[in-house]
Amino acid sequence: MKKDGNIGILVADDHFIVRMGLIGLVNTEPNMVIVGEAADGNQAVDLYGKCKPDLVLMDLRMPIKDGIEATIEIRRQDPSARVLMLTTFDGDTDIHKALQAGAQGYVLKSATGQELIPAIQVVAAGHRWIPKEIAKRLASRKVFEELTSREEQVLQLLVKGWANKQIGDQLNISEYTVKDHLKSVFGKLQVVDRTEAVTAAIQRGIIHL
Amino acid sequence: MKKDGNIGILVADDHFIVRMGLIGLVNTEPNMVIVGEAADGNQAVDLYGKCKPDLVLMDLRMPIKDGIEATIEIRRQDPSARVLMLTTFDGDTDIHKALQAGAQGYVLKSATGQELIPAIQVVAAGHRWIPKEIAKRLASRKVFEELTSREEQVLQLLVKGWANKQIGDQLNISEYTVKDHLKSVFGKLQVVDRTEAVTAAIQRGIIHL
DNA sequence: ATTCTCATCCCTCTTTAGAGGGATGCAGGC
DNA sequence: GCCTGCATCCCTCTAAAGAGGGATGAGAAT
Repeated sequence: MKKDGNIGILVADDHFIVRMGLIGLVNTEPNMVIVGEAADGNQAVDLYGKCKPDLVLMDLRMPIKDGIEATIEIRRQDPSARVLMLTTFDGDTDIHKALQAGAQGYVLKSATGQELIPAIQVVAAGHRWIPKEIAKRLASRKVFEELTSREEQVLQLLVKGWANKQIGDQLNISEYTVKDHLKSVFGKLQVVDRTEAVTAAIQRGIIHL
Repeated sequence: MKKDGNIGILVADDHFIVRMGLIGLVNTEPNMVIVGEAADGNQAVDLYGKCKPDLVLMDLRMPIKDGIEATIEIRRQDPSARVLMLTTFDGDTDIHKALQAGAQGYVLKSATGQELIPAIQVVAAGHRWIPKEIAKRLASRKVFEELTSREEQVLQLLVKGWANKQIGDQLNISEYTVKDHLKSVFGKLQVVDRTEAVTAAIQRGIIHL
């Protein structure tokens, strides 16, 4: 919190309209002030150093550098940095990664002002803020096991419609190994075949199109 | 245009923050005024009748009733209604459908104020507004042939990971027919197999997850 | 030291997918 | 009337996919 008692906020979102909305909302609050505006993750990291905000309102999906990476970099520079992640909610993987990256809060873009203002205040005060609906998903998340990096690589090529043989050639592993990875992917995503795996991976935010 | 010369605008978007942003933007313009706010397609149709706006700023994807359907209904009630469609741009199918539904303009949510204000003025004046980047896609769109309704139905079940036999049972057609439809789907989407078809269909906005 | 996970490779077997034919009926356009 | 597009069904054949085994080495955890 700044000396004047105001909460200085850095807004990072690639959509001009969303930045406008956030700025408009924040300006209705007497003790909050926008200290910077970033349109991508790189700008967010740069501006964080310059503006020294009390809180970053960070969009998860941004061009060049996404909210996760930007959060990791900002918190490497300033471990006390407070980040409130903002997203349209696409999958549970994103939420998990955001919190691991060091975000203290998570708010959906569908949130109203009545939900957003308290979230900002709570996170700026140094506490956590996770909406009940998201906390529930996070709790039930353990049933969806995490994919290994190799499995994710295979999945990434799978959504391109590549055959197991091609995927194997690309990763320098045999077709058998690709099949093995897919077997465990199907199990972890609880799907029956590659087609459903693509849908599931996109829905859960494991794969970004 | 209203007697006072102002452009009365109805904003329809399910995200509170986006509505805030649009309202904030419109309020910076002296001759524009917000006459209504809708959070879904049904509200948009209702409010259109009540507010009689000069222009509707309509989000394409909304719960309950999407922007396409809402546009069709509004223009059935008032064929002179002017709709400027707003979207995050997911695929070319959406653009095409929006224009067919009767929208006079199409703007991306990534647009800045400098792009949005002229778009509003031009559409409110009764002209069309299609950004160059979108016009280009529209022009090159002819290479992607449209799917028949049957092909879309098959695709819809395909993304669920269903086998051809299951899809056939569901639609009361034989597995052979399903394969036939898929053959033409692959050809139209220019993909080689069902896995890539799922990705392509989602990317082009043919399928909504 | 032993257990565990990950990544790797291999084999067999059954089912499915996809390509490439041919064929019918029906609706709409010219 | 004829042609074209759509939807339907059928057959064959080859190449994948996926299930279900077994096996090894590396590295981390206990």
